[in-house]
Amino acid sequence: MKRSQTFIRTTKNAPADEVAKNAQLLIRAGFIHKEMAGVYAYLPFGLRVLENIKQVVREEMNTIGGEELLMTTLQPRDIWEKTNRWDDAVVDNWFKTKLKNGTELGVGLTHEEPVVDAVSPYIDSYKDLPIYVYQIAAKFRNELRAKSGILRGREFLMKDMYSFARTQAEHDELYEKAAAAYTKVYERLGIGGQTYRTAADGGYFTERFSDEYQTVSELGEDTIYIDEVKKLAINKEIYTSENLVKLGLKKEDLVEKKAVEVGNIFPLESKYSDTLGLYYTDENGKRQSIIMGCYGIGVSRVMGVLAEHFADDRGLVWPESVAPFRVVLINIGSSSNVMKNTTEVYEKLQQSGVQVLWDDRAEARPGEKFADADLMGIPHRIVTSEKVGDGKLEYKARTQSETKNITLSELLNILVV
RNA sequence: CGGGGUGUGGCGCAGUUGGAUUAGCGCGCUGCGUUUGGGACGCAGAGGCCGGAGGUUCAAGUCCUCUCACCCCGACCA
Repeated sequence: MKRSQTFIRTTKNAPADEVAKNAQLLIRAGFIHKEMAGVYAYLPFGLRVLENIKQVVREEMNTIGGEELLMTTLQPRDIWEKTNRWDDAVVDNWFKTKLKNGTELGVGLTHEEPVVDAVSPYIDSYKDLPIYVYQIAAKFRNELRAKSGILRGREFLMKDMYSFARTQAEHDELYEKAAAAYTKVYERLGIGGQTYRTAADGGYFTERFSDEYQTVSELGEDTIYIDEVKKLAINKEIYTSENLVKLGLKKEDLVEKKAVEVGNIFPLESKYSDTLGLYYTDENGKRQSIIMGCYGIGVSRVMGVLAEHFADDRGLVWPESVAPFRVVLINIGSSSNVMKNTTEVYEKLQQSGVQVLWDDRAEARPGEKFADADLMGIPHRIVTSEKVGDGKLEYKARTQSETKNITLSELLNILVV
């Protein structure tokens, strides 16, 4: 698209009430707008990043057989009372509201109960299982304190998947398949190297561990102990010698790091399915419990983590997989030669399916265009000008400082693999 | 929820200690002109009633009371 077509603008100053780097950069670049504490709107370019992250997650969930659906934000009280999660004394970060007639409703903070409710009519027989269902939707949690920009909001975007298996063995298989998919997601998002599968508390109803995906970061709220060789970690919360033995980890191999939880998966056993009356009939006509698993990725949080991690003193440095545009095209000067050359590149890139932002602003000087391109973190930069000359393009990667002159076909070779 | 801090044009700030000309500055914005390879320059403009309410006073952005919001630390949580 052309820069002149968007309403957004970048700023040199970040708002004073934002301390977190992710929020400062994303606001300066015009990607997000703070509506209130812990609640952010996604502006056009920020939304592109968010959608790209969603797409990566979606593709990996689909690959393992996940079926996407969309649950509701408004929640009926009864199903949550059945599992004893309605009472504020049990779950204290509900947002709740009321119908005109006084009926209490919950505002979705997680979706185990409603998912069970939704799939119940379709699961009767062993032939109906196993399944994975997932959604990518907003979650609402009444946190005492929102912080760290989009890393901890009261409204945030989450991918949550739920698996339904016939046996514990089948569940374990689904669980590990999802774990492998998670590893792929973080690799594709560019944070595979610093994201660790981390053993954590499985919850009060299971003896098993849950697994968190923790990305090493100074902003982290968790402390984890990492075994770099095994690419595994253990959360400080359960860091006991007994657990180390269970996990096959040795104290002397571990390094302590702060980390941000970018995802988690955990076994639900048959707590929700049993409680909500969801069973299946096996080959022998006998009623059996369904073993569930639950798999979350904080999509908007991941965006914040990426913004924190991929940044330098000039701004954001998005990985290719999530960048709002792959190429920013900057024309310097507007002589007919330059405009002709630029238009050709722009059209060719679009025809090739490359997402390109043409900074076509006539009033913006070169330095301003460069600064904006850097701030927005677009991976590839192309400059056209009289100086570069006809038929040539100046290329620079966001991660590098040197430029080189290339031809349009050489550019396409770089971008279209 | 405990502790600390902050609210002044779209953004960043000064002014509040010791109340008093028409509330300033930078960025951004509008117009004209000159510029055009790393956030240009000149001239001329527009835009705030100082988070909100109440009070003290001849006089309040500055003092008092209440209130709302935001940030940081902690506890809690994806």
